[in-house]
This record gives sequence, structure tokens and C-alpha cells, in this order.
Amino acid sequence: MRKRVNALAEQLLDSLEEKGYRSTSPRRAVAQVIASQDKHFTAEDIREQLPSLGRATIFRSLKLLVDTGVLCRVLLEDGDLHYQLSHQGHHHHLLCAECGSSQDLLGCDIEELLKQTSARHGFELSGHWLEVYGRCRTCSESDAQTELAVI
Amino acid sequence: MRKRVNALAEQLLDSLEEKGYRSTSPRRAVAQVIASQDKHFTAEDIREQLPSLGRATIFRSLKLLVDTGVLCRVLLEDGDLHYQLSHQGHHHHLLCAECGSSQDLLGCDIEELLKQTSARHGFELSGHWLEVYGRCRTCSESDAQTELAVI
DNA sequence: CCCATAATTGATACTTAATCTCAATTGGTG
DNA sequence: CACCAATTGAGATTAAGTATCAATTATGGG
Repeated sequence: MRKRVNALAEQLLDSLEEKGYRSTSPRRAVAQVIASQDKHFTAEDIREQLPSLGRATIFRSLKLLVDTGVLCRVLLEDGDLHYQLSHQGHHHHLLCAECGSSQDLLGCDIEELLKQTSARHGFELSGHWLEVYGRCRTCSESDAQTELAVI
Repeated sequence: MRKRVNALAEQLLDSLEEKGYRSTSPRRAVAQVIASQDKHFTAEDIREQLPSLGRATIFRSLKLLVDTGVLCRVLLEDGDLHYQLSHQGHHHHLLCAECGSSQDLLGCDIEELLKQTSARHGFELSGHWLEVYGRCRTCSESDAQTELAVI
């Protein structure tokens, strides 16, 4: 685990360097913490884990990572925006309302469907934002467990 | 136009009253202003047009209308959340990046597609949020015009 | 029609998430 | 290893929204 976290943090820094940004110690710290998150998070979450860094630095680092494309924002059902690692280019999230985990929605060919439908409205599509909310397999299963236990 | 705005404002107030909320003069003012917007807006937009109302009152009115379902929130491409009239139950928006207008995306059966794809991930779908960005017919056309003019 | 009273309002303080400013510090290139 | 642009941190500021609470107002019962 530790190993994987470090490798991931490394990747984050690399993508910053590729864009010409320096590798500084605050950025290394932020990358390390981001890499260790297991679900979407807020800037405040990072700040709590790095109380010695300046607020602005954390926000700046997050923004750089979003611009660089290695971090993305997820919209929660209540309208809150959180951050999360973005594993690939354009993709969507399945957000579990119960445990907060998110998995990427793969093999969903919504693009074509949208393009066609938009065209029928005379609308020239350039992008979209989709979030899917529900319950992940683990939570569904542990729910079933709990119900049994109650009986 | 004036007539239609008034009728719309009327509807907004009616839906509040249906839920047991009083029809007060601040609420009438907010409804009036909302009804006259021709695109998505922020609380601040409303406030500018009603400088005499208390800030809190405007936020409270907007929240009531969202809860009542006659107003909805739209997510802009940059992550900003704005308000907008919600013409029907669940639907999606085609947001024009150029003029800011939005039209409802009708006849798009994304629900079924999502349910199937989610199921393949062991994910029990409960809802989703979709926004579509691009250029509306009017803007596409006037763009073509401009290009001609430049030549 | 009027009044009691519960809902609503407005002023103001607070919160949260983020940005800005600017002097001090630091990374990395030559 | 020195220089200088990039970066940082402290702290002020902004934006969007919530909380508090005393003063005001809408409305249904008498």
C-alpha cells in the first residue's frame, strides 16, 4: 500500500513537472496526501492532514493538478464539489451515497446518444458532465447482511 | 411578454402556497424577477435587481423554490452552480457556452442505458446529474454570419 | 373586522471555499 | 554556487450561503 501511494504521488509530481512546474516540498506533501485518499475529498481534508502548509498553497496545488488533468472534480448529489483522482481522460463516476466511494463508469457510450439527441435540437455539442449516484456492490451486500441480522 | 412574466410569477407563488408557504411581498418580488430572467442566474443577479430586500430573504426564497421543485440548479462547465426555472420533473439541460441560454434536453433516454451499465458494475443506481455543453442553433448561425462578414 | 400568533423578514455575524497581494523564500540552471 | 524566476505563506478579501434573533406581517378564528 505504502509503495503504491508513493508511486502514485510520484506520478502526480511528474505530470506537474511535464508542464514545467517545479517540484517543491509543499507540492510533494500535497501529492503524498492526495495519493493516500481512498475517496473524493475537499481542500479542507487535505489541509487537516497538512496543517503546516499555507491555505493558498493547497488550493494552488489542487488547481494545478486539476488543470493538468490528473485530478478532477466530482459533483455530489447535494451540489457540493469535491476533488478526486482522475484515472483517465473523460469518464464518469458512480458515486456511492452510502460509503462515498466512487468507481469509474466504463463502457458507457453516452457520447453518441447525446450527440444525436442534441443535433435534433439544433445544438452543437462540445462537452458534458455526468455523475451517477447510487449504492455500490459492497454497500448493497452489507445492507442485506444487516437486514438478516435484525431478523 | 409582460403578461407571460406575470403569469409565470403567479405560478411560482402558487406552488409555494400549495406547500403552505405564505404569499408575502418579498416573495412576490423575487418571483417577479425570476420570471423575467431569460437565462440561468445567481442569487446575486436577483439581489442586484432587488436591492431593498434582505440578502437572507433572497436566499431563503430561492431555497424554497428549489425545494418546491419549480426552480433547479444547473452546473456550469467551470463548476459554478446557477439557478434556473425547471420546466418539468427530471430533465437535462443543453447549455450554450456562448449566449448562456439553456434548453431542456427532451427525448433522451439515458436512464435505461445508465441502469444497464451501472448494473454491470454491481452498482444500484438511484439517480444522476447530467449537463450538456455546446452551442445553440442561434449562436451557431450568427457565428457563420460573422465569418462571412469578416471575409 | 380585528386580533392573536405563527410565519416571515432584515440586519448582522458567521461559515466555507476559494482567490488575491506581496514580501520572503527556494529550486534549478547556467 | 549564485542568480532570478517561480513558489510560498500570512493575511486580507471575495462569493455564496447559513444562523441568530428581535421586529414585522399575513391570515384564520372569533
